[in-house]
Amino acid sequence: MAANTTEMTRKAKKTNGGARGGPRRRGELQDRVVAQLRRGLMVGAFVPGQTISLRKLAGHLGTSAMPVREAINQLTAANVLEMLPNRTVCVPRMTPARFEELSKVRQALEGMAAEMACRRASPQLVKRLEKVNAELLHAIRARDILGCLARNQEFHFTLYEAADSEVLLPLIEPLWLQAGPIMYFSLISPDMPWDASAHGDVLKALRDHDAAAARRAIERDIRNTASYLLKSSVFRGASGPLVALRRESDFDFGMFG
Amino acid sequence: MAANTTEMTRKAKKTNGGARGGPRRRGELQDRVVAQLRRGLMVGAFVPGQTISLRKLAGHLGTSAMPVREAINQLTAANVLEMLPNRTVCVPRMTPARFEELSKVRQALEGMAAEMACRRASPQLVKRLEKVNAELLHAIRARDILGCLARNQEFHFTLYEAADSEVLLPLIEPLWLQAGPIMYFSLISPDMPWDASAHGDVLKALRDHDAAAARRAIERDIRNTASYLLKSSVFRGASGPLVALRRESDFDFGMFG
DNA sequence: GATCACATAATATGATCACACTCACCGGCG
DNA sequence: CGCCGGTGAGTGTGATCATATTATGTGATC
Repeated sequence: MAANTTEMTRKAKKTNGGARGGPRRRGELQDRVVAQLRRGLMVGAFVPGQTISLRKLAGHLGTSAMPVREAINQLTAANVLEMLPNRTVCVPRMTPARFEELSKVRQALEGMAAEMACRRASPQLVKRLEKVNAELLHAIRARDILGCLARNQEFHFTLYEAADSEVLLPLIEPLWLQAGPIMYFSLISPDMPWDASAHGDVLKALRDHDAAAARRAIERDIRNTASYLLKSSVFRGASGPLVALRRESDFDFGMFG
Repeated sequence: MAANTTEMTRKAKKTNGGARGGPRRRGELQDRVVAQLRRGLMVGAFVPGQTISLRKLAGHLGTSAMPVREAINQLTAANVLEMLPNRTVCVPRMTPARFEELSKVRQALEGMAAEMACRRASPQLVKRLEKVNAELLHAIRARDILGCLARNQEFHFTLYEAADSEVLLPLIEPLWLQAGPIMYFSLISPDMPWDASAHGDVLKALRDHDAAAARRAIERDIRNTASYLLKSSVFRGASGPLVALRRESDFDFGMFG
């Protein structure tokens, strides 16, 4: 699927501009690059500490350097990517201390979002969440790592979107992206005791319209997985062996080298 | 080293590049533009709802459109500026509901930062905070609006920086920038009952090494000013009359038109 | 054989250009 | 008089070019 457009860009004159694939909508490329980067971070295509080159990435993505620049700028401003003093960007290394802070902030923010969502909760929302949670449990039983990640994310964010807050959601999303790579690498460990019981508590709180309980359940969910990750070996080993475990072929993200 | 100086000037009009003001450090212009925009937002040079044009701003700032683009992109990614569906950016309008959410989030995050800072607090920190607070009180007595804003910001951020968190600070800063314009316009009201008593409680908690009390004090400080602002007339009137009250000449920010 | 200087390659940054789209103003037609 | 279509300026986006800076590799020197 990765279109190899290197041939076409050779001598496309300078008058062309961007008519390569027909007319574009405004900001399409930039948003597409951001989406690909986000997905790549969530899915473990990037290794913590890895530096990201503008031109190389642009070449892999088949675009000019311009959209990549703006996408990387956005992610850097959101603290998803880090800018070294050399002005080169890299995906941040996660230390235990930082991860613990991240979890505490997530508990506060996502707990607040859960509380607000519970107040606005509709039966349809509960039904959707039950469906997603069932899929999550199925993915856990099937040992489907990516399915777990995707369903878990879907569960949390459909809940948070129900809070309908223009302040909270934009704050929560980057936090997930910061934790994304670590989450992926952690799930590789064969004895991942994913604990989805907190999700059940969330659903119960929503049905009872008990906002405080919803907050506590979300906080417990975050705290559980965080404490497991801190006890696991994710932070002990260097990122070396983890690289080998990437399954690039599953997603068209071999490009991020 | 002196390789191809033979074809130095291709066409006199595009060879200039950026040598206008002599050599620059890397990323200097971009950071400078970001700093100017931040300061402008804090200081009331922008009116909520005002749209921002890339080329105009670049022209006023004396630079190319490039650094302005990246600066605006950063601020947009941090939710400090808003991007309309037309892909034009504007400084967000603040509604009471949004401001209330903002204050609740600020209470949670800044309370957490105060708690962490209290645990790491040193006598030097307390001393510096006392000095800043004294200056703040002086500015209040002198009815120095900008002095109040600057000192208050300095008080809070020297405290939060003491928390030494790479997670919290980047989250807190944009929240202040979001509230920045409203804060400025609110202080214009002649009967601003600025309540710095919470700052005293913060200092006392720091001296007592009582982290929980520090958190409560900061939360109270935010809650107080928020409830006052919500009761004031800032949100009632349209932004029309507020524009006239800008004192552009005080800062070299008449450029932001 | 190790270290340092220098040349080469690669990088991010800034400037400029070309294009598609948006919006406001205006003249015509209903 | 009111709606409608054109037309122009203005906008953000993407591509390309130029430049300074940084990283890297290779050579000579000690």
